[in-house]
Amino acid sequence: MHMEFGPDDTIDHEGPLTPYRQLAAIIRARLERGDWPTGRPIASETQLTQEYGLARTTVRRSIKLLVDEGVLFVVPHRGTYPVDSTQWDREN
Amino acid sequence: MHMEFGPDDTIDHEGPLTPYRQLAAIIRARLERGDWPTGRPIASETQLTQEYGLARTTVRRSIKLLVDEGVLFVVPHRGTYPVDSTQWDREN
DNA sequence: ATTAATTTGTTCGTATGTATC
DNA sequence: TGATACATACGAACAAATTAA
Repeated sequence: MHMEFGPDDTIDHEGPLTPYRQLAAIIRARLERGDWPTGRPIASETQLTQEYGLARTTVRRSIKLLVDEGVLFVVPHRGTYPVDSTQWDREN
Repeated sequence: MHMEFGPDDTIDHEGPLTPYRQLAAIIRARLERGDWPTGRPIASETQLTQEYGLARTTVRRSIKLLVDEGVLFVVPHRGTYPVDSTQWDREN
């Protein structure tokens, strides 16, 4: 029997990993899984808030982590988008 | 009837064993007894402090002992957790 | 042009637990 | 023992820009 190692789809509030890091791992996994195609926003902060039962402040911390990693970029009042590694031109 | 030989659940301040070693033995016993499942924090330092009538410093000394033994690991701002011997992957 | 809904930005306050002195 | 700092999480409120009806 082999258990897959990877982020679950629920947050463990008791575990050693902080919730915002867990969510970051989940988002990373969902990006790689192809849940959110390039050029389109990922789920909004509010949606993630509801989906994973977290405070928005916590969700934003996760997003900031991934932005700093270069995985996501945020467009104010528009949405949060996956960084397209194959697209190195972002003038517009 | 058989009485188990092992650490009591109270601290003997007069005996030959130092309190922090007694507490370490107690925690070891409680871990083996299954009081604190893997993935969940054991009692906080404050709780242990109150529960066994010890100073915070003493409790921390016990925990450090068990951390050095590889029995526990401490996650800053989250808690102290039992080491899961069956889980040798802790990158994420 | 107006309005309402959506989305990110910002800032409080409260709580818990550890780190350090 | 006590005091202070730090990291994290939750909740709530409001601002500001965007978008769609």
